Amino acid sequence: MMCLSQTTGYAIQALACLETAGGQSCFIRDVADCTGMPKPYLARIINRLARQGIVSAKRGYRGGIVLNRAPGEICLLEVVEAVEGKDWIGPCMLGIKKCGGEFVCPVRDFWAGLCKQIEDKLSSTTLADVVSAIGPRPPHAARPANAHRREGGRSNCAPKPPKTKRRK
Amino acid sequence: MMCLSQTTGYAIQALACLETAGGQSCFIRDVADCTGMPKPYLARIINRLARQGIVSAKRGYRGGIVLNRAPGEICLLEVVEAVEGKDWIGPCMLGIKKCGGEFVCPVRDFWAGLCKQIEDKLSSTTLADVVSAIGPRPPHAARPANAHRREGGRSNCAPKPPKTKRRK
DNA sequence: TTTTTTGTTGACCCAAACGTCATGTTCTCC
DNA sequence: GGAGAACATGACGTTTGGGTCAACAAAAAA
Repeated sequence: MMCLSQTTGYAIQALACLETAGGQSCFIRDVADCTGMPKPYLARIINRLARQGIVSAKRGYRGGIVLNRAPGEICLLEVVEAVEGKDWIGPCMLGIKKCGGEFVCPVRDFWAGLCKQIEDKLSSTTLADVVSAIGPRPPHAARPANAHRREGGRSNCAPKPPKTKRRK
Repeated sequence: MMCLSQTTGYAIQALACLETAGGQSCFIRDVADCTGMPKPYLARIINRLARQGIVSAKRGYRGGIVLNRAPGEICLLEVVEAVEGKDWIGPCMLGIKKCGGEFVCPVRDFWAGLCKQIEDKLSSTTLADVVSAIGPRPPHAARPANAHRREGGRSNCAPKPPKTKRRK
């Protein structure tokens, strides 16, 4: 299949889910529930994004994942490269390894043009665009920064409140 | 890697190799030698092309592979589809499976435009273009149709003469 | 008819992508 | 400090693309 891997798709969806939380920290568990991806696998993907500095992960009680920058400052190109590696776009569209050496395929220039377009597009598209492309979503209100427990109007991806035994 | 599979690359190179034989039948062995691909694997790929009616294979002594049509009549799109299947181009560039349903990625229209371009290009590019793109090649003369044994100026991919003990 | 030469096909092997599980590590709260 | 809560990670399982091998089937020569 000529497209990016499902893993990249997971990464982008997860980041979009983080964004709908409005800058608040989310749990991997909740992102997985919200998007339907397998949680253990998602954890590994998030981990890759954390190593590349796209998100920050905090362990422990009330830990979670946060976007490191504003959604409008994170372009899809860096997400793709974080997940797929630097050379994620094939040098020859037709899958010919020696293309450019002893063999030159007839669509080489055509492909080079497309690659340019694709990279430009991914550079100019940010996470903010991802969320706005989704369009009107199920009711979701960004939480104020200090709200650690809230009852309604949460993001799909917002963390469930920790099970604190409140003493009365 | 965002490109077609290596198997498709093999198929195209093999067909190009067949074309340089000038409509003559070639052995899988010779195509493999000429292009450097693994022979048993090439045999399977050729077999797929034969089932799709792109080439004809003949078994037995002085058998071999022939293009079913003129190289200018075989477009790359049908080769790609023969090898990769009908849905070789991903519906979502970003690898998001549910894109188009509950989720819509921000490059969906962009990708649709690219797909159109790619399909048009592959429809209008033929095997003849593949060979002419390779450019000036090592000395190669097409053999007349009745020449079953020849000594020099053969195609890289032309069959070696069968080991007949010629009686003098 | 037998032999030789070719393509065909089922079985198997390997590595990478995708996915799961259990355990370890580092947090915060009590 | 102890107990949970959360992410991190090594080990493992599954699927698929790429590749190999050997037995087989067909076709022509001898």
